[in-house]
Amino acid sequence: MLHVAEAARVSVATVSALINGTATVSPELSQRIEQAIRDIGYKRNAIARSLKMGTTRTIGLTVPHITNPFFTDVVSVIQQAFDRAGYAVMLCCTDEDLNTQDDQIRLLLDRMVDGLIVARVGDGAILKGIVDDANVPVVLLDRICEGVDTDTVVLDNQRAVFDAITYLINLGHRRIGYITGTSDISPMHDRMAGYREALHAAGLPIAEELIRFGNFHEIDGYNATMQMLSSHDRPSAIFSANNPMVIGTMKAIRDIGLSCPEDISVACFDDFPWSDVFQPQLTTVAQPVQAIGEQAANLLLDRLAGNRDAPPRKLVLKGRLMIRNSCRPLGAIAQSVSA
Amino acid sequence: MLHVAEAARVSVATVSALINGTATVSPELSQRIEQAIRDIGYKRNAIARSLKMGTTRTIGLTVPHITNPFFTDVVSVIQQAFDRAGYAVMLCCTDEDLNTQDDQIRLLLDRMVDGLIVARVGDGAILKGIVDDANVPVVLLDRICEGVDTDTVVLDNQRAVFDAITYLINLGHRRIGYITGTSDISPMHDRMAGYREALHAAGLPIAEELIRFGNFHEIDGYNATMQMLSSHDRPSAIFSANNPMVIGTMKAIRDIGLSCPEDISVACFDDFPWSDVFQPQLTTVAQPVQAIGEQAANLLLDRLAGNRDAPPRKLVLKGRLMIRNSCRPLGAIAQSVSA
DNA sequence: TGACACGATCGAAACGTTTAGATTAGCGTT
DNA sequence: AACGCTAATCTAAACGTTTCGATCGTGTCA
Repeated sequence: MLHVAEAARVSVATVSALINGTATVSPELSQRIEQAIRDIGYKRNAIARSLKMGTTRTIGLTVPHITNPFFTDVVSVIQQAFDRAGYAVMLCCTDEDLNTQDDQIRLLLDRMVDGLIVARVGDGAILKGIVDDANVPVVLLDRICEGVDTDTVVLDNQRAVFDAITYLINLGHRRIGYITGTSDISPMHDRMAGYREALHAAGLPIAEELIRFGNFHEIDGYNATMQMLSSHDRPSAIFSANNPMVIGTMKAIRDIGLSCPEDISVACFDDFPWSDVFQPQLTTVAQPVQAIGEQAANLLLDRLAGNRDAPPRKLVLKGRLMIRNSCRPLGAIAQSVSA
Repeated sequence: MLHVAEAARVSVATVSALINGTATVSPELSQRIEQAIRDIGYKRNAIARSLKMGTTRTIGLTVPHITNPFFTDVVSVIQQAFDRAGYAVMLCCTDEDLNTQDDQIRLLLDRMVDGLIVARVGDGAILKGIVDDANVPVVLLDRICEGVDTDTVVLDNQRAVFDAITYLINLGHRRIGYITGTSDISPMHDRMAGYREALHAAGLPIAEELIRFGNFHEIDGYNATMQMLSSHDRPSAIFSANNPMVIGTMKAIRDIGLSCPEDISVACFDDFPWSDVFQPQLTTVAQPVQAIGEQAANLLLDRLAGNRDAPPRKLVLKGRLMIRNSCRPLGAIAQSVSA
């Protein structure tokens, strides 16, 4: 900018005024300055600007795994929303690891992001500490966090799983396996509650051996399914609480020589784009990813626009059961259907 | 930092020296300073640091679509690599649009990213201009760019598709439909060349009505497939040059009442995680996403480490044909196989 | 004891902006 | 002709770091 000012024989203040339109500058000077900008190929240094202005027009976004299609979609939506608003997005993947998340958030905060959208991981205590002394707005995504009182957008996980399990029960299933991630994050906790609630509502017993905990990955779903299917009294249906783990479930079913839905019914949380082109077409709980991403972005953009003091807002969205052909009717129901 | 210095009754220079370890500071002062840092909860302002140091330890990454599983995986790998190296990643999606890409890259450059990894879009001329006057290292990913002489990592697309089409030919297919994106980007151009080369090598005619251009999206694959399958002399196999479009192909096959592989064989570019758990299990050309991402990251990290003057490096990786069950043998071959 | 080297610490400039406040010129009023 | 007002422009400080060179004790050696 100094060079531009010199070349145009004006002060840097005038150049700044012209670029930002913060003051009127005469036509002659405007022209001289614009010419100089072109000649020199000047580009404003956003870092210096950020330092002075105290805003970076950049937000931080952390998700556990970008390869999980749910997060892929949400990231995509959020990225687009902030792009439209002229913000850049710094993306971090925490790999479901508490320390990594810690580091990542500090990294983002160091870089003076204007705001943060976090799909948190693990225990909320550390996050609480970070959020409290970061003086930037934070939006929690997908996972609520006890004690952290800030804008949040989540799904009604319990209800969604309740609906899915009830659907299976109505098909005649009585022994329904349930594969979940560690329940230290709210979705897993709430989904499990939905499972228990549905069984309870139908007057069915809860068989603890049919509940398996994994670590969100394909291999965990695989192992859990293998164990369940090897037992003497195997379930007739399996519900997987996330998407990567259901892949493991399908592979286990295949490897053990069974088939879906003939031998075992399968449903899972999170829809994906291929659900209805390949066989079996998985019955899933679809999250409104578009809405989730947009709402999260809107909440943060609203704070960034200056609405700092409004009380924390909690948005709870509804999932949708996508019924396809991976679950088959059992027993009497099956007969009446096929009759 | 000023406050810390005052609280510890030292100069800011000493605080800086301690934090960065750039000079020895006595035990007493160290202790006083550390105490002050804790008391105040001081965090170094990376923006001010960047301004002074001329480096942001942030890189920019642009991809056409993050929801395309190929890019999802590559982004994930790159993100991890830079995370390990202490860099942040700013992610932009260009949506296969030239102007968007233009804006995004300027946005990133404005923010003084230390380097750029670009899976470019459209015509290379504008990109060339941007890259030339950005004085940061740029790595081109997935798509080469005529006239832009910089580090690049791409697939041997022509060879990969040649192998896939040759495989179909060996199965007995003679009329093989080909659905591609616009050929202004190198992968589409090269993959098409592989298609033509394979037919030519087998002495087969090239039927131009079997080559359809789309715009990379599912709907394009759907429309192209519909057109081909409605013709009086429909192909016995279809190859789709990217992943989203093959979904369209599968949907079209379903909607028109045919089935794969019984009525029509399908193969495509880009593998995805579910390929081998659902039916039909798609035969695909798998890109070595891990290697692609790591190599791109390494090329850029090497430049960032100071190796600025080395001549541009071009890495060409090999694809791998993943043969599954979505393509069936035809005619005499089928009979000899079933015999 | 004086000169000197060395280690620890500090002062101040610099990075490239923005902006409050000062200055200047031009012009209409009285 | 002196005055005040407005519009245009400029000067200089500030944002929070890093770092060069200066300063100041302290201990060593001749």
